[in-house]
Amino acid sequence: MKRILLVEDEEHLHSAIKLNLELEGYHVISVYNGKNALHKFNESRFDLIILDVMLPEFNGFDICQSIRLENQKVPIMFLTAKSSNEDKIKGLKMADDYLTKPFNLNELLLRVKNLIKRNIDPEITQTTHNIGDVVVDFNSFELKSKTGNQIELTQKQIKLLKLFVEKPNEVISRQEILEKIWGFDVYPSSRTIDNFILTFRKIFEKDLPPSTYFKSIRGVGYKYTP
Amino acid sequence: MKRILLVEDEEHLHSAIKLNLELEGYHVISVYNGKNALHKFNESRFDLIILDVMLPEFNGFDICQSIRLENQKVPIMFLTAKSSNEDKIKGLKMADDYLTKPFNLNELLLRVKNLIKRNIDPEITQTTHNIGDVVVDFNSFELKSKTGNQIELTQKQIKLLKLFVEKPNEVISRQEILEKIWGFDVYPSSRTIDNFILTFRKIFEKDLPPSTYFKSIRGVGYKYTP
DNA sequence: CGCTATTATCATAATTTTATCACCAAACAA
DNA sequence: TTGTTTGGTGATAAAATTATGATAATAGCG
Repeated sequence: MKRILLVEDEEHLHSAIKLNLELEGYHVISVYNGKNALHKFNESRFDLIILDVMLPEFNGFDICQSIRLENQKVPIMFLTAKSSNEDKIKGLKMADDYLTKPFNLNELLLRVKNLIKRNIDPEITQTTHNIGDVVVDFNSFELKSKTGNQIELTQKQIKLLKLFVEKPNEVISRQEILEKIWGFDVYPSSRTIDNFILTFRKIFEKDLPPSTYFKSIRGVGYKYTP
Repeated sequence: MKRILLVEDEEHLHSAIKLNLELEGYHVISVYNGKNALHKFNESRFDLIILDVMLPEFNGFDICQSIRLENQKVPIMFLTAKSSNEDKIKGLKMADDYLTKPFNLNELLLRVKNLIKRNIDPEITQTTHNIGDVVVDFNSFELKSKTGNQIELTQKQIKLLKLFVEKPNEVISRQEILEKIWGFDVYPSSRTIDNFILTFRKIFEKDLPPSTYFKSIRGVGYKYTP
């Protein structure tokens, strides 16, 4: 049975969607805010995630990004009240489908069906990235340098690195880092981030001028410049 | 070796079934949609066809009908998410067996065995893999070392080992291990996995530095490095 | 040019996760 | 039935990660 994670805070709509999906034979796991969405996502596997963009506290895009750091494949569908083109494009970039409220329930069901079916192709994603002459392999959590050196990264290191690599030349705030890597509830002190950056610099900027790849933006966060 | 055509579009399920069937000594030919199923069927002979009813494009019933036009004998087993009585009747009419998801993997294996009426195939295929100087034979569940020692592995051990061997240098999460080896519903405690790894290490890393082949990735899972 | 707020760096503590072992229970075999 | 094997659990030790706090360095600002 296909498992769908439904993240929608509006009760009426939520129950309507849920009912319809269940009638189609899906197993629906209900969640009403972003925080719980991430919890559920981490503890279980899903065939599809339906995500309302306008959620209390954290918006759907953030949730989506956080999910994508761990899993590139699971199909995600956005629901939204707004239909601004900007949002639509942003949404479609991150997700696999996008529906604007109010929508026809049959359309939703059809799209769900398609999305779940589409997930069949076991595509091989590009899982490496070069920083200087170091190759980062996000699959094996390994770094390989030209000199043959090989280092293993930890889970948090890999996640953080992925976050930067996915948004080159873009300032990522400390707040965002904490939310995306550490989750939306329990943060460590902001000093912790420094330590991670420190590690990255030691690895990637060994014989280079400081802050070549990881530039600190005072009062905001960091920026990765390939 | 008995040949099974597996037509299932959901990747997770597909690989789980495939792994288990292969460990039982079957040769599994993978197909993810109806079109390719028919192609494969036409160009080769099979001892069993496992067919998901809900496929993209053409549904399982259609495929089945098409196959039956050519071959009345080959056993066909349906997998389905829906369990409506109507479908069940329709399915059982056309096929030789019918399983409703989620099902127990052991049940699947048993039914497959019955359908094929397997007379143990004496033909030993080249399904071995070397780890250090130990030869793993996935067919006979046996390990042979240079020194002539010979150990038998259990089913779970072989399954897990195969999972690792199939994805070398890739971090496999505990979650994934549990799903693939223990099934999708009933998990044992996470400590159980440790024990299996422990066994592997005792066998394969006897006179080597620890974690040579089986490396733990803290907070995630394990990685096999040949 | 000092003052302040922020970041860099390091050592160390705290926490979480894994390794290992002993033992139990269910399945299996005799 | 009884003994044996396999797989699973829980306790504790060990290890690794990551968080913290202290201090030094630096940037920005008036």
